[in-house]
Amino acid sequence: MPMTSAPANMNDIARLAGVSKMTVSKALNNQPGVSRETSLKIHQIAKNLNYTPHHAARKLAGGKTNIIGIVVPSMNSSFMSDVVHGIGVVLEQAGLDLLLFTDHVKHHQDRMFFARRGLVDGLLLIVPRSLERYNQTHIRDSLPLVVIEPITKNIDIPVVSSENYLSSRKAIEHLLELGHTRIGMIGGEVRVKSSHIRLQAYKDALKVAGIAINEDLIRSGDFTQLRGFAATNELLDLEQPPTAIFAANDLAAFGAYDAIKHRGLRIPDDISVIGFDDIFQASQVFPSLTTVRQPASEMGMAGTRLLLSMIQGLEPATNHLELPTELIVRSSTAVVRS
Amino acid sequence: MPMTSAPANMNDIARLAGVSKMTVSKALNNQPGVSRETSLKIHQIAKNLNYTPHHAARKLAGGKTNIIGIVVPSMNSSFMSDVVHGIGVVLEQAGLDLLLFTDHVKHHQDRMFFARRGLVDGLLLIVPRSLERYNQTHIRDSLPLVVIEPITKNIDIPVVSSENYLSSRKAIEHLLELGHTRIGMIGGEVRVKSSHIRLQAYKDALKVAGIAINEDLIRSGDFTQLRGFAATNELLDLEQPPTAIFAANDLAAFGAYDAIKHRGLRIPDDISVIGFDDIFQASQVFPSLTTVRQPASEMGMAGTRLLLSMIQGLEPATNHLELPTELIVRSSTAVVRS
DNA sequence: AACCACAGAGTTACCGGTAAACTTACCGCT
DNA sequence: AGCGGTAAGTTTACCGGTAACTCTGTGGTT
Repeated sequence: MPMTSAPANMNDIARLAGVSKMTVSKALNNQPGVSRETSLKIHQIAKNLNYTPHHAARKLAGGKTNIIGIVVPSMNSSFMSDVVHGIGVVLEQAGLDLLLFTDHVKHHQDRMFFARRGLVDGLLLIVPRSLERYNQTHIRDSLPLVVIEPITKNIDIPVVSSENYLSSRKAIEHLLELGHTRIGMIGGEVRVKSSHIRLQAYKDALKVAGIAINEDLIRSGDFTQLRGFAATNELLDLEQPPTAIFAANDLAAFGAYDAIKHRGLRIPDDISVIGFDDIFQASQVFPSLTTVRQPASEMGMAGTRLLLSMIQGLEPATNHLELPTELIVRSSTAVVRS
Repeated sequence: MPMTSAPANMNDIARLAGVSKMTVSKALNNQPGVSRETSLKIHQIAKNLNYTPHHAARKLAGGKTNIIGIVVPSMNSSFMSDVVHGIGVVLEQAGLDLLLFTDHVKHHQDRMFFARRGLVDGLLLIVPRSLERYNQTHIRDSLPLVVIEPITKNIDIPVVSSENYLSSRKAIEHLLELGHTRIGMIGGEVRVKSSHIRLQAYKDALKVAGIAINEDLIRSGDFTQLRGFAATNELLDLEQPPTAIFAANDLAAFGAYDAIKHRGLRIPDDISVIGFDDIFQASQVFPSLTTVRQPASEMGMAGTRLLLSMIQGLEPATNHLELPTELIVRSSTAVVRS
């Protein structure tokens, strides 16, 4: 119990155990070549000394760090946190640790990326703002990479994404089955590819049902609640307002809630609302939101498995994994009124 | 442009520049002892080679990693992401990088902590679930630590927290000034200390105003929107329902919104609502929420500054820093009706 | 002319691990 | 006896940097 405290290292253990440093290394890593007796003694001493391996040294010596890094653009989306959860599950099974880098420190993106060299065995990029600085051979060669839900798709890095088109069709078809024919649409951010896919699905579904596209019913959005509120007000101000609204994401759907309720209208009695994402709050609001569930957690899991296999030196099985989505019917949609 | 690609290291640069490795090190770190001419050449070569320093090696050699780690329990709270934002601002100024560890992988907490050794220069713990495993001399000695907004307060680690009592009083007093006398309260989670503080402030404010405490108006909560919804319904079902509601957090206030709007009542015309936290969504909902702003971002900044000074070997100036909060009046509160 | 200061550079050693090759000693076989 | 095989350990070298010291030549002093 001295007051000084350089953390114990393998040499300290070796000295106390009366063996070489290498034997300690083997014992603590449960490698063959050490007798059970010696191994036990070493483990005991390590425990007494509060020994903790020095990851920098381990990595430098050519070992794995047993840490994989994930890069998220920011932390305020529920989608992100679900993805991360899925990653955690797989890593835990594999006995690896997780390091999370945020990308939101704008001005030092390059430095931030390069900081990662030597710290992690692989990197998982989640909805990266820009892939250009990763999509270079000298980077891809030095570190296994996997991308989850990229905005653009023309890249050489293995990708995990989710199905957007079919599920958007299903959402609209759900409304059609309930008898709705005037269906409003609140779009997503134009720069994001999935926004266009969801809008296209909306149009196609109506076309197939023999309903003419009414451009007045299509409002631009930007994935925010505020814009969802405004867009819904625009829709409700139409001479023939819609009886149902499909929002390109749940947050915009909440904005629709605000606008609808504010006019004293009821969901779903007067207007049905349907979202996209199934963020946690979707089941918490009143009335609970019918929405398309993106398999965020599963995407994290799949991406992690892919990355782990790459770390082990395997060629990625697929270059693009697209996971299915699912329509979750809750209480915000109902048969069109009379 | 060869197809092989071990990343370049200092030896490669040294060879090409015709100098020693040490000179390269000095040049790239802008240390004295290198002529401007040589330095320029080295920087140029490094750039051509896409050289990136190996953090593990740097740390191992006794340098700083210039990375500080932060530990968050989970990522789904907006409060967290604001704190992290503040941290990022300070680190960017200081030229440091950020590593974010999540704690939500339950079973490997110890391993996860120890993984940090050798990776970061210091650690910022944000609203940690449990501090016991950090609050040990052999850990504190090996790594500078700062805690932001702990649940319990009996620890030896420097703490940054925010003011709860006075601001809660102010929130209630705001309602009193608007003429409200029947004020409902939706509490926070009982295990969290600040919940009790906010409730106590509620009681004290009423007492000072000469209003008797009506236990019917005090509903337990758990910081969720769902419980906020239920609690509000309980309040509205009273014979004498409140004309204003103080929720211990913004999410619960949103639950109150749901319940109030569902009954066809209007905010703030019929009922005023006031929250706590000022999460991002608070300004996005309709009507925008009057709430007590926790200086989440500032807490992150202050904690980071404290940590940086500790990393530089200084004794922490304070052992407990409490930052002020602020009442943000928006559109969800109004003069009591007639 | 001898000496010193100093900038620019090189040398050496080491951080804390790991891989790979190398000793032993002991075993069972032919 | 001699041989190969194997389990238990040790030795050596190295990962990619940095700190601390040493060396060298130049120019200014006295």
